[in-house]
Amino acid sequence: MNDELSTRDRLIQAATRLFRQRGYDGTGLSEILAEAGVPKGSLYHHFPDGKADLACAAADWTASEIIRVIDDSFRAAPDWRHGVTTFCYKMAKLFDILNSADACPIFGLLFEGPDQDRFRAQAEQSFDRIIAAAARHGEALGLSPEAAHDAAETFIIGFQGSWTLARTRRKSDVLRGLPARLYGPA
Amino acid sequence: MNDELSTRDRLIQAATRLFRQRGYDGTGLSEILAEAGVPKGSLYHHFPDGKADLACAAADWTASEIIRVIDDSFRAAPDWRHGVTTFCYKMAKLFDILNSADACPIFGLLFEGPDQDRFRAQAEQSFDRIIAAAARHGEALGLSPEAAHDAAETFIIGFQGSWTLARTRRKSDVLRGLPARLYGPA
DNA sequence: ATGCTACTAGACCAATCGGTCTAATGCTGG
DNA sequence: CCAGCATTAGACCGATTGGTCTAGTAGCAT
Repeated sequence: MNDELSTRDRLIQAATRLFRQRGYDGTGLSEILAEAGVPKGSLYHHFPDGKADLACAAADWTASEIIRVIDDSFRAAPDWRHGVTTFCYKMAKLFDILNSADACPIFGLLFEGPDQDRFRAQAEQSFDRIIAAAARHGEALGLSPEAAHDAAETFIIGFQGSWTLARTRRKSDVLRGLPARLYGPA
Repeated sequence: MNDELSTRDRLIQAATRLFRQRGYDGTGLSEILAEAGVPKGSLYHHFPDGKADLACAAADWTASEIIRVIDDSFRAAPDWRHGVTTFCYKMAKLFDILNSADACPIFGLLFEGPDQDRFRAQAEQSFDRIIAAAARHGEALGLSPEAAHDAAETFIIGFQGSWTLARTRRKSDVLRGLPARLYGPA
């Protein structure tokens, strides 16, 4: 499917997709290998610590993707609410493309796994990178640094909860309704 | 530890605790059995479909516990915000008792697992039961049915996101700060 | 006591798990 | 052409997985 990607990238993307669908422990190494079309030896060459290494790489890659969507959403936004709303709509579209059953791309793959603290630290870092990216746009739109950080944190919290509810109900509306929930009717 | 509990209840509670810590796929049947002090035969007697049955029972039990906390929190509350705030403080305390690493008691154990749709349906039902319980208190405090349902949904969404952030940071403050985040400074 | 049901007990199973290891195969600079 | 490194390839490993099955025990009704 993605012949031009490097072996390493094919592994990361296959792992990301499968972890999101079935979780860390629910995904077998053999599934990842099959989906990526890569033999076992290559995995341990690129990721010496095996599955755990791969999961951290996948989490990092995912965070970067999310930040890209955030930046896209705020590029032409006249104010905070517009940026946030665009982001919600983009993510709702993604939600519908994935079959509405996957975990939140942001945090779905970040927990679980035997090496608790490594994953927790990875999650914290990814979380903070995402919040910082959103806060930066808040500042650019005139908010004070503290207000921007707070707004970003509140929004990401709401987004995380909304994705969960959207998933149980299989309805992306919950995501699109988040701005109204947080900031009142448009 | 809990000698007076029935075999069935000991299984449910051991499973709840372990699923919350390590997730569904991350928890082995043998761990649950050891923690509950129950042989394998008993499990399949009480839960013919095995692990999946047990997980659904655990989810159901957890939802009931959460509703109990909600009812407690609103018992003496003069208004919505007070009830919600009490709930957040109670849950923050629980968060500190668990070693701040567990998944949200409400939704941590509801996803993942091979039988996707069964678990999803179970999650949806639990989610709605919890929201309905909160909404009932909103109505009792004078909100219209629609307003109460909406307030409850918004709050649970925020709570779910807050627990996730609290977990990555290992700081229960995030939970206690939720009312201010949603409704402004006290 | 007897027969019946509810439950406990754990040996046993095939399948799969994550991980290691050796051999072969490019690919590169000399 | 060859030496040497990076990478691929997959056979193989012990451990553990969820699940089945048979045997035994406890408690109750008759």
